[in-house]
Amino acid sequence: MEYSVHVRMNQKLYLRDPEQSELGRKIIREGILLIKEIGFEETTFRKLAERIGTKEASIYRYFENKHRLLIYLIAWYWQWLEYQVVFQTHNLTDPKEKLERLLKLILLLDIAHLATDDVDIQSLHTIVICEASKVYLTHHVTEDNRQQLFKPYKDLCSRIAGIIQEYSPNYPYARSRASSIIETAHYQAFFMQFLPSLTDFGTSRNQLQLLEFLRHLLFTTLDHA
Amino acid sequence: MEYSVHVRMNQKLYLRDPEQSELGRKIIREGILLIKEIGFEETTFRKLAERIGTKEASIYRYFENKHRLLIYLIAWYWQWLEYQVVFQTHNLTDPKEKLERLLKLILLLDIAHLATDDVDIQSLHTIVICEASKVYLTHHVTEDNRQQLFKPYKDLCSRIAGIIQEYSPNYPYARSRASSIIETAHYQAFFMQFLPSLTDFGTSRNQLQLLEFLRHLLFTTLDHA
DNA sequence: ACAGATGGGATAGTATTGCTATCATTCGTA
DNA sequence: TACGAATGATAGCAATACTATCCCATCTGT
Repeated sequence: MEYSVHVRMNQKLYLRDPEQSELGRKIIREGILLIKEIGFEETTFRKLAERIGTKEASIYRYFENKHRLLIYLIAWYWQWLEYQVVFQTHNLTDPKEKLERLLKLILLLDIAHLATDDVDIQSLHTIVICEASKVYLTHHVTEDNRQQLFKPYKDLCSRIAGIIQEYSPNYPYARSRASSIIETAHYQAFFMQFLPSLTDFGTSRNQLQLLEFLRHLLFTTLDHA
Repeated sequence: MEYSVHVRMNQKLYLRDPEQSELGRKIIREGILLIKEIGFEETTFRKLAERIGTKEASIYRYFENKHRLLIYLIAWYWQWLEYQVVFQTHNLTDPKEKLERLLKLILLLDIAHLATDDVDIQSLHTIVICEASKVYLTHHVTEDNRQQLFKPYKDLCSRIAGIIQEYSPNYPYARSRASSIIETAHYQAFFMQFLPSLTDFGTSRNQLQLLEFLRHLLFTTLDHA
């Protein structure tokens, strides 16, 4: 059965809602592909406009600047992921099972069946791994945070922290553990691909070793609170 | 007793060795302060030159571009840190003690007594927390890696992995554990300061809670290999 | 004391980026 | 058919990220 999720985004993330027009959707769709292909720093609205067959100025009508576009894409991903977590765990009673499911979701394993209208989730996941931290590693974090731009990430982490609490009520670092498990998953995936000597995983796409590492990491810490 | 460490840098990290001239040392010293104050993206060689009282073109004689300057600074930090790890653990026999010492070093705790000629270590540590990942999160990681630009980081991680192996010979993920502990320490420190709801630590500079978290994380995983 | 190398100041200039403004055109809906 | 919203087309500007050139001071070895 195929179904697609509509993610409703915070209005501060854009100037004009990109989901409401063909051009907007193209900006998202092609933006993801362009950033994936040439990287965020090399991406410019000029290049994106050419690729789409529109003008720079038109893109500026949707997003203040390319940093805001990145924030939008990453926020979209977190919202999508949180939805998946909720959906895929809500009928599970065993918190351990929930955490197992969660780890696979974070690594985007076994999701071939998940459809989303416009967005290429695999590509977006790649972007999240390579670019997501740039979203908050800026000198205006505090201001962006005040505007709630990171709310989707925080919501996801709270959700995960909740499951952690459920599994191990005495563990005192549920929130740090939640943010850590996501971040660890992502840069270990990055290292595995680009700086493999910083990991214990073959260069091959063996995500299962990474999964095993994360599983051990998560459960040993929670089982000995 | 005060002593200062001279860190010998890989020649590929610069065009002209900044340690060999007054201007070069100023670039490093003031570069650290400028990046700390206004952030890496807002930093330009123009601004740095004005601050130093020199010309943009003169700085370009030392570093190809500001990204290379950042790589240099971060690499310097990793080399300095590895030296400290070696120095502060070489006379310890208990691997557990070594790991304890290591955690404190990573968080830059209890190092008031450490002198370094030119470099403001506290400021550099701040930069490492806020900017270090930008060094490898680029589209030219692979090329930079080929040029050995990340060697200091890799060396440090190997060193740490060695201690981990010593402490827990059966743990199968020493290298991933080494890179993880550093990265986790840093972005948890970042979150603590800027996005505290992603952590379990008060906004206050309570590095000790973070230390406690990392300690638990590290030892429970290694004690149950 | 002199030739040559080296480091750095001064000035200029170029391509690209990031962003804004204006006006015309298209197109769906009232 | 007239409206308003969305987009296209074009222009322009300030800042950034370099590169090039030339000159001058200093230091070095003979």
